[in-house]
Parts: sequence; structure tokens; C-alpha cells
Amino acid sequence: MCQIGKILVDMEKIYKAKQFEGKIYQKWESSGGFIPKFDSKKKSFSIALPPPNATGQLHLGHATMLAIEDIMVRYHRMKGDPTLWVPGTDHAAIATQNRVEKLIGEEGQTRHTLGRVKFIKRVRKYVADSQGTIRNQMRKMGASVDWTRERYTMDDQLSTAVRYAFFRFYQDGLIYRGHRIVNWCTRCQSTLADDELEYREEKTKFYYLKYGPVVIGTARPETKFLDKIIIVHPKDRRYKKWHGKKMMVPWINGEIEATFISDEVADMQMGSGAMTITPAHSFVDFELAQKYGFEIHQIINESGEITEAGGSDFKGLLVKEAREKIIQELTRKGLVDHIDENYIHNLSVCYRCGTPVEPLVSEQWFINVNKKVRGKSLKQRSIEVVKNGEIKILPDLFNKTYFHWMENLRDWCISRQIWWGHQIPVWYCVTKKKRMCAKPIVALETPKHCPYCLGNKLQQDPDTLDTWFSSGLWTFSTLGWPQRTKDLANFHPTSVLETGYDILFFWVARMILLTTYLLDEIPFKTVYLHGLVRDKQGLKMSKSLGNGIDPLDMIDKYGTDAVRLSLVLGSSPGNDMRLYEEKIAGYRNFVNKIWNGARFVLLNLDKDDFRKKIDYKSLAKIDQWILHRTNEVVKQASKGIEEYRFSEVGLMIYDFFWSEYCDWYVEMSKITQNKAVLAYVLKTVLALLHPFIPFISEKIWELIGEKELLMVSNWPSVNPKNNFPFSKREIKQIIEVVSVIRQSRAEYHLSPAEKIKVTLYGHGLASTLNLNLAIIKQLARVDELVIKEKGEKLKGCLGQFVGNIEVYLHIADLIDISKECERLQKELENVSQYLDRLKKKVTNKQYLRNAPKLIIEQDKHNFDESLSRQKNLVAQLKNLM
RNA sequence: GCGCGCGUAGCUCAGUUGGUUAGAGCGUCUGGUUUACACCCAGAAGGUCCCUGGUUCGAAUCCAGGCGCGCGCACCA
Repeated sequence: MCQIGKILVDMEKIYKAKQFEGKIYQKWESSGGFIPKFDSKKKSFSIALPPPNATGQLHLGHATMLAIEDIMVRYHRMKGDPTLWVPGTDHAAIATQNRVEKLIGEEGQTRHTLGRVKFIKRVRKYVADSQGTIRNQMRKMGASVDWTRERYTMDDQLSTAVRYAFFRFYQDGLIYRGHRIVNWCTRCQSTLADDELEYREEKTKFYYLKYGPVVIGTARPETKFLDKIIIVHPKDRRYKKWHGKKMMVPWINGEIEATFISDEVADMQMGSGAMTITPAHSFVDFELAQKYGFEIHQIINESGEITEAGGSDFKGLLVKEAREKIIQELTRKGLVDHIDENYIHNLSVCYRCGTPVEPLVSEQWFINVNKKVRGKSLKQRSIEVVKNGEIKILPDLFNKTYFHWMENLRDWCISRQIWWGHQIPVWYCVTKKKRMCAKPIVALETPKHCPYCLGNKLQQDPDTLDTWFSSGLWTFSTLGWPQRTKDLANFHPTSVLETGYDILFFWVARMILLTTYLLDEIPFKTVYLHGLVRDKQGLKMSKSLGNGIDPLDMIDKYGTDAVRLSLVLGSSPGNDMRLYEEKIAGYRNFVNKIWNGARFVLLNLDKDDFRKKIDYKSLAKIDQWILHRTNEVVKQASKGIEEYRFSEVGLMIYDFFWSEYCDWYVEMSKITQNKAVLAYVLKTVLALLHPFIPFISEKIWELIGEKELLMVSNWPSVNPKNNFPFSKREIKQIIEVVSVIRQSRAEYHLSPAEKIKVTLYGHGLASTLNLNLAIIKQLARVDELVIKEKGEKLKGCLGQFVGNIEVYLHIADLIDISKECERLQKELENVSQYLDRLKKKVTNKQYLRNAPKLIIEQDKHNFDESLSRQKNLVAQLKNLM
């Protein structure tokens, strides 16, 4: 009878995640298990956590990242590899500054009324709060990060790394200052990198304006005050006579001197084929102006207002106001040819605040990506390490995107006109005694004197660095660089960089760019990119749509383990995934199933049974079968995790535990029980599942009386003693026999209470069937089971076949003959078709020559089996009629 | 415009280099209380793997074209 273990007292029927998770995390953390143990014999494994912005809280994207990284980290830790996962946060320059500006805005302040010092103080407080929230959330997610090594991009040591990096690049001539056209956000009052733009499709008016002898088209007449150059294609016959000519043309503020230039950038097909250029406010025009040495006039200033270039009537007007006024003026002068009201164009907007971006010329700091130093440019180094396979990007289709982006990369503007961030380590001498003092002073430490005139009036460049400049150093700045630390030697390059594909360019590419130069090594060996989490309809989750799911709510409701599974299982790298509550609830059910599987085992076993060795002399077939299957699962799980196929591995273990261990082995073990095997398989599955669902696996581990934490226990290994391929095949047949009987029972609506008689002809398997007689009886609800090696076809019975085994249900009075005939006919047809197909294959010489041996063997086996099945069906039909 | 991805059961999606008669979860339907679990158990229905053609002994998988959807980059005269 069932023996109630003492353990059961703690196990309710339903697993309540909330009760355990907090305590379990504390146990892990205080055990020191998150801190790597050095072992020179083993290969180390390290991940630098992509630092979340310290601007609030974590969302589902972060949760996905934490779940996937934790799987890898826990797997390697269990394997005994020295494993390090460095956590931290990013100061997220523009994003954070905007948040705080909004906050103080509600108090009626601006950063200017507050002043730089007070504002920064305010931001620091905001960041500290946010970091607290993030730490808490990471613990909730179960992330096994090494908290003793937590870093923040604005830490002193990391700031030193930033200065050091800047200094090195400057010394090597890769950082320069120059007047260049940049993307300018008039709201943030700062430059933006090319990839910090987003695009919004917008309907606008498109104006065709008469400019001297040509008609030019523009969506932005407000930039055109001083357009003096008309570009036409050299081959354009219409304008040949004008090449190089100058002429006076009536324009917004009176006449203007225009010059015709021919260049191939002009598209003859487009509009009139002629265009004027605005060098200060268009990237293409700027390049043209540089090529020809045209004058560059700023028309729009940093606040989005018209400058003096617009004349007294327009100066100070905002872009939008100016546009209308200009068109009025031009209409009055009869210079508007026509207006297209429905022009659709892509408006570039700031990725942080959505304000339209103005391209304008400004003096900024840049990283030169094309200049060759030590034989190669930054660009070349970055492309090379991916091309030669030093860095692998998963899924590999992102390789192409990466190369395309790298190859087209322009110099990277790294200065930002905001206050929050690493202030640029450059000083200017304001004493200005000598001419030399005009040169910027770039230094590691804040200089006290001007090195040229020894004057002590120095002013630091007010700008700050692009946030990606500091996060680009993340894999090694967190390990102590520029000092040569033990961590740096042990854990760099990091093993894997796991992040969303949406920051491939922002961050991943920049890390490669900076690291390959500064360290002359790669930042990471593998890049694993996960997809975006979307809602059930496939829409991006956003505040404005109100379709966002807060991971904390879900954890509260379903438990962390269930949330982790729902983010990892059923999705593949690089592909977006959809998340909705039913999905999480489904995985919660699985977690509960594990709880109850364990509950059953604990009900039947004493704690000592969990530590008993398997007695290989007394194994039943079912024990051999489940041990064999466990071996297979262990093997595939390890291989799968090594190959980053987390979803597949998780689903496989899920299936094994539920559909094989619980549905069959546990049920069978109610008849004949091998405690050691029952315990061994449960323990193995718990260990395999630990990286995926750390909390419940650890909890059960504790309940079965293990002293050591599962987190630091050994990863299961394949045991050669557990290989029983024959038993696997035999038990498969038993399972099928049971299934066939169950199907028939269901079909004839036999309630479980109704007992029946069954006769089996084993045809070689009678002894195996006999060994499992009790099991078959119980699982198929058979009252009387007769097993023979072979015998006459039984009349008046429902006959079925499992391989060669004949299965007869003695339910003569219930059988619906015509229905049964129909079923058999249908099946016969099916098998015959299948046989035809196989026959064609097996007799095909090409096939026999080309197909792998294994496949041919399988097909031949199937052929034989189907042939006997066909024979049996025919006999059965005859028997019925 | 250039590049990339997706299209598999009612829904959400897996499907490793081509190889059993294509899978899972949810939902639907029929039954159910058995040494854990109704967040459960047993069983069932449900598919032109978007279409057309090709390569191959063999295609959901590879190639070409088409249709539908999405994304990235560029352009924005």
C-alpha cells in the first residue's frame, strides 16, 4: 500500500511558486554559487549581461534575455566550467536625460533653470532608484549573476576606461574634431548617430518652384534661401547650354546669383532634371559642396529656427512657420509652379523623443572608421573577424545585415550636447597667450595647466560622449580594463553575447569596432540574437497601445519558471515571438505537473531511496526502457544546449517528462516499482530542467533531501550501463498494445469500470508480454488477459494488430460489423498505398545506391511490417464476414 | 530602389545538413476519478506544409517565378 512519506507534509497539490522563489534565490545568492570558481583545467564560460538602461524597469525583452542567458550560465556552471555572468546597468545618456527632464518639467523646471550640477545630481538619484528596481527584477527572474562584480557604465573605473579609450583613439589619430553635417534633434538639443534615427512615413506637400530657367522640387522650401547652385546631369541635353553659366534669378528675398554645375548625381528622369543644393542641411548636398568647395550657409539653427540667412522677414521663425510664409511670398511673386498635395516621404525622427531631425553642420567629435592604423581601418578589422569566423552570429542570416551595415558605415559622431554622460576628456586653454593654445588638450587625468602656455584657465569640452561609446567597451571595461586584471585574463573574450537583434548595430557592431582595436581581440565568440516579444496579434508591445505585459505581473500570477518557459520554448533565434497569458498558463501547468510527478515519487519513496544505487541485476523491462530513454534525453539535451537550440531542448525534456515518464513509466510503476530507477530518472530530469526552470527544480531537489544545491550539482552524463535498445523496442510495443485496446474501448464507449477479456498472440513477443501482463491489464483496464505465442484467428472478437502482435477484444455482442468492416477497409487502403510507395522506393536502383544505409534499413523494415499488417488486415476482414 | 525574413491544424508556433504515413500547446468534441496532478487522465476530429514549375530515388525543407504579409537599409529633387 502507499506509504506516506514525511516529505509530503510540505507538498500541497498545487505548486505555489510565490511561496518558494524568494527564499530559493536568497539561498543561491548567499551560497556564493554565482561567483565563479577558478579551475585551470576547465574552459571558462562568461557572459557580459547587456546592461539595461537605468531608466525605470525591465520589460519582456529583458526577461527573455535573462532567461536565455541564465540557461547557458547554469548549464556551464553545472558542468563545472568556471562561469561568470557580469551584471550591470547603462547610464543611457539621452534616454535618461529625457526622462529626468520630463520629471522636472512637471515641477516647472528645465535643466537650464536647474543648472548642470544640480541637474546631474537629480539624474543620479533617479538612476539609483532605477538600479534598485532592476536588481530586484533580475532576482525575481532568477538570474544567477555574480552580484559582487556588478558594474555601471558611470562607475569610476569604467569612466577611466572610457577616458583611456578616447585617449588611445585620439593619439592614434582615429578621433578627430571637425565641422561636419550631423543629425540634430532640436528637442534634445543634441546630435544623433545615423542609426539613432527612426523613420515615420508622412504625407506632406511637395512644392515645384520656378528657379530661373528651371523648375525645382522640394518638400522643404524653408532651407532654400541661399540655394545658389543648380545641378544638372552632364548628359542632359536640355541644359547643355547652361553648363558653368551664372545668372541672376528672382528668389525669396529678391534676386540671387545662381550657377549651373553638371554632375551625375542629378537624375534626368526626376522632375525637371535640375536641382538646387542646400549643403548645410542635406547629407548628399554637403558632400557635393565639399567636392566642389561651395559655400556652406547655415539656414536653420540648433533650435529649429531660421537664421539670419533668411533675412529680417524670416529670422527667428520656426521651420513650419517659415515654410508657409515662404510659399506665400513665392506665390505672390508667381514662382510657384504647382504643388503636389499628397507627397509621401520618410521623415527622420529622433529615436528617443520622436522629434523630426534636422541635418545641419556643426563642430563635433568623430571616430574615423576608414583611416588605416597598423595596416587596417576599424571597419576592416570589424568585418574581418566575422568573415573569418572568429565571431559567429546566430542566426547566421544576420551576417549579411552586419556586413552591409559595416561596409556603408560613415565616420561615427560621438559627441552629444547633453549633460548626462561621460564628459569628453578634452580641455581648451582659455588663457590664449600663444597660438599653440588653440589646440585641444586631450588627457587621461584632468589637467591642471595648459601644456603650451602653462596657464591655468582650462575649460573642459561641455559635450558628453555617445552612450554607445561606453557600452561598446562593456565586455572588458567590466573586467577591470585598462588594468591587466585576473578577470580579464580569465574571462575575455567573453563566450556569448546574447541580445535582441534590434541593437545589432547600436551596440554589437560598435563593441566589435572598439574592442578589436583597443584590445586587438574579439569581445565575444558567439552572438546570439533573440527576437522581439510581441502581443498575440503580432503587434509590438507599447505603452500607447496598452498591450504591454509586465513580466512582474506574470511572475506574480504564474511564477517565474512558467514565465521563463513561455519566453524560451516555441521560439527560435532571430524570430519574433508572441506572448499571451494562455501560453504562460500552459507552462504553469507543466511546472505543476513536475511538482505532482515529484509528489508521487515522494509519496512512494523514503528519502534514503533517492541515494540508493540502481541494482542492475533486478531491472524490469520498463526500468531498462526508461533508463535507455533517459540516456538519450541527456545526450540530446547537452548537445542541444551547446548548439544554442534551447527551445528544442526544453520541449524535448517537457515531452519526455510528461508523455513518457509520467504518462507511462509512473503509471507502470504503480504495478511493479523500482524505487532506485524512479528516483534516478526524476533526479536526472530535475537537473536537465534546472537551467530552464531553476526554482521548482531546486525546491524539489531540496525536498528529496539533497544536501548540495542543484545549481552547483553535476550536469547529468550519459551512463553506458543504461543502454537497453531492445527493451526500448519491446516496451514501445507494449505501449502500443495498451493504446490499441484503449482506442477500441473508447470507440465502443466502454466505461473504465467495464472490464473486458483480451487475448494476445505475441508472435515472438509472448514472453515479453507475459512479463508485463499485470501492467497491460491495469493500464488497458483488462479483466482477463490471455497471452499466447500464436493461435487461430478468433471469431466474434474485435481484432487489431500491433506490429506482429494480434490483439483480440472479446466484445462480440458490442461489435458493429459493418462499422468494423469499414474501418478495416479504410486501413487496408491506407496500408496498401503506403506499401506501393515503399515498393517503388525499395526497388529503385538509384535509391538503393544513393540513400543512406540507415534509411534503407528503416524503409525495408517498414515494408516488411506493412506487408504483414496488410496480410493481417485481409485475414481479419475475412474473419469478420 | 536595394537587401532580408515569413506564409505548416481554428489560434500561437516547432520542424538540425533533403529521408518513417508532418508535430506540440491552446481551442473543439467524446468519455472519465485510477497510489501524484481537473493546472489532471483516456480517446477523437482537424493539414493541398501559400500557388506554379524545376532539381532529386525522395521536397514542408533546395532552386526559379508568382501571390500575400512583415522588417532593415537607402532615397527623401
